[in-house]
Amino acid sequence: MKQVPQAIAAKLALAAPVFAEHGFEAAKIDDVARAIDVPRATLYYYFSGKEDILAFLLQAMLAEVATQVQLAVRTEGSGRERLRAVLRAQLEVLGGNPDTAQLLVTNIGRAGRLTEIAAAVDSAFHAPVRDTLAEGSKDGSLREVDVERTASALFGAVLLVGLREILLHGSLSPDEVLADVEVVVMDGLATP
Amino acid sequence: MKQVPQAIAAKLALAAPVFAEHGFEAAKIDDVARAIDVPRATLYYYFSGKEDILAFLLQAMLAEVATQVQLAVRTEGSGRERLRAVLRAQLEVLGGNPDTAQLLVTNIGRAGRLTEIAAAVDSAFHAPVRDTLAEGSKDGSLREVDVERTASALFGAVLLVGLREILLHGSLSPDEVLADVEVVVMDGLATP
DNA sequence: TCCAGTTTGGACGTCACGTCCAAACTGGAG
DNA sequence: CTCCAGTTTGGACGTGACGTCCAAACTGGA
Repeated sequence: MKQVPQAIAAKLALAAPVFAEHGFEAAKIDDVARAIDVPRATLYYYFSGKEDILAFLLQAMLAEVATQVQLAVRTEGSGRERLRAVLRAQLEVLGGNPDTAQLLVTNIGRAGRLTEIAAAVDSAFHAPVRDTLAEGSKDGSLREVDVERTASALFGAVLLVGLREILLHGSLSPDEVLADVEVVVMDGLATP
Repeated sequence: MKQVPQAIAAKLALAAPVFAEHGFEAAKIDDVARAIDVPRATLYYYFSGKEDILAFLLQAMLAEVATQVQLAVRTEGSGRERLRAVLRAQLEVLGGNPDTAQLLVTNIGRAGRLTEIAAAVDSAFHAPVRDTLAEGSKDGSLREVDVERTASALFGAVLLVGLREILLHGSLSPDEVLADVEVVVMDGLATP
């Protein structure tokens, strides 16, 4: 697949609202072309179709997640503090692209082979989280847990709470949401 | 929409693997018809199309979730114990229909309007969880929390861990998974 | 026996898709 | 400046799945 020019890549972010409007399948590729002001033929020059565009958006968002999570992981502090920063990073990215986030979550099956997507999410989010969990367990700030499943649980918790906010309010306040998620996954729901 | 006969409803469960095989959009409605041995015309007599079939599968699974969760909520015990039972119920349903679960999660945007789906999930899972959280908070077995967001976080955690198991192993052992999820959401990751 | 509802195969028009092309444009190498 | 490879664009086109329609057969209860 050819390298997508910056000019087009930037405009593609505007495609998310179009898809979101009446659902991904309802949006004809012609609508997208018109909406972002790029001729249909040009889109087909770079993408093999609608799903390929979705895959591109997913890849872009995952890249952003990866970057932000990397930054969070490199923060000073205990494992627990850095884990918190990672969750916050994930919420920031979701909150920064609510339309795209909703589009991707609700159409994830069309953005590529599921196992490949899972692998990409793993390297962007799960892997750093696993590392952080392990480090937190070493420095005594976090419990020893099954890092694989725990990473998935954290991802799911943050993702669905974030999605709920987007659905309800169209936007997302990372700090507000994080506060509530933290109570659950850090302190635990059980009374001491 | 007409009432779908039991004979057809039962066979529709066999449609999930067909959809899953090469993705939902790759499966032609003809393939489904042949696979479950119901003529195409008959399918169109009951459903307006592929997406409508997906919506039916979703509704069926949500009904099962609702039932199992109801049972769990009516268990004897503290709020905390019943919350645990609710999470287990959710995992049981996922584990009992791995193909359908994966199909629905990855194509949720095509199973109907997102707000309506959200409402259905809310009444099947979130609402009982909210109630249980409130009761647990009263009986002292659970912390006081934002029940709305917490319910979403729990749903997300259980769903994504469950999905991960299905992707990795094709099946799901509720008790195993629950054990790890419980450490996170009940005890919390932070060391006391 | 009758009828309303169901079941089925087959034929059909429609529409978006993705392909293809030819012409215009771009920008860097020589 | 000239050339050329790569890019951009509009338009035309064939394809295929969709969903509709129909007419005939079947079902089961009134």
